[in-house]
Amino acid sequence: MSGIQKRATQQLATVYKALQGDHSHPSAGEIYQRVRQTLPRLSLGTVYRNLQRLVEERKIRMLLLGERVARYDPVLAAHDHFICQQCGRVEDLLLEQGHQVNLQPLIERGFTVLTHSLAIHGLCQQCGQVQGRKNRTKRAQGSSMPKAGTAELRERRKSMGYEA
Amino acid sequence: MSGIQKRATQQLATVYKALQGDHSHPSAGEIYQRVRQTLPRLSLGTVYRNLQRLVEERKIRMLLLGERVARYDPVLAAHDHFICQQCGRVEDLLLEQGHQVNLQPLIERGFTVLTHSLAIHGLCQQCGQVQGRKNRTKRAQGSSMPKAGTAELRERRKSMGYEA
DNA sequence: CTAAATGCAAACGATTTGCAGCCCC
DNA sequence: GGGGCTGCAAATCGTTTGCATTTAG
Repeated sequence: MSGIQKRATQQLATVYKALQGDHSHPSAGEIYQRVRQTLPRLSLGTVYRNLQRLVEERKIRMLLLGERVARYDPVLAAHDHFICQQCGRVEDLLLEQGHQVNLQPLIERGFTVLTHSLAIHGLCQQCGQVQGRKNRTKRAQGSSMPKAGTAELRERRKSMGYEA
Repeated sequence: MSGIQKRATQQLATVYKALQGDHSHPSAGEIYQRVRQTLPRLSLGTVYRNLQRLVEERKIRMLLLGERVARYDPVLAAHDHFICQQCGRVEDLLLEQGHQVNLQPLIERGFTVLTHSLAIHGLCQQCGQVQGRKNRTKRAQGSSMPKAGTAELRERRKSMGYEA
């Protein structure tokens, strides 16, 4: 009748602790490198298994912010994220004043809303400045017009918007 | 001086056409299966390369909605998405009435905002009904308490919230 | 003691890339 | 006819999994 026994291992506790107070939204690999300094024999697979377990137990959250990698966040309170496309940094956003997502109409249409995530992509303060300097001297890259071709090819180019 | 020549190939046009008017948000693999019926010799790599190119040319959009796979969307106008955790279906949302994301404070703080995506996860109308029926008869899975242990282990269990 | 959790390495799925040949311009 | 694009296959990357062994309870 009773469910399976959950055990508190050294590895689990260390992974959990590594995330506490960390606002850098590390990936599994980054957490692995960090925890390895305390437990050199720890394996990456175990890090993944423990992260998964902590997520299931609602002790941490997994973030998928339009990147390939999953990031992990010890902050359980609702908040959004800004992802810098240049340096990859992820910053917490507390946009409570602006983005009240009105989910009522959705719910009334019969949807069950469990979670929602808002990811804002762009350039952070530092990267934005650098990028701005570059753009000031950047040139547009023109591409020459083709010589035409068979009716079929012309048609294809037209359908792609490459020809009028 | 002029940039590299862009060519309109049969493969590119077919991939593009396959997405037109499609609101199912297919993945690269799904597009591959579809286009294969017209061009049996087409390779998956080419599908990826052409999708990438179409995204760069702003002819389609790539969606990363908190899943592992990228989805592709021919709709360029701003809109959000609902992802059903049960059946995986992705539906377009036009929440214009509710979710004015106020990006002004961010911009004033020096961030450069390029894009933002709002993904709402839950159960669609159909899956929500089925799930609801199941939940009505579901039981909570209790897990028995352990027998205690050394001071160190007790401490570890306490830090994980498994013990008082 | 016994079953859950680990370490290790192999397997996985989505995506990318190197290269020889093909075909658009 | 030259270079961009293709098909093919091998490589990459993050993540998962199978299995023998260790360890928590």
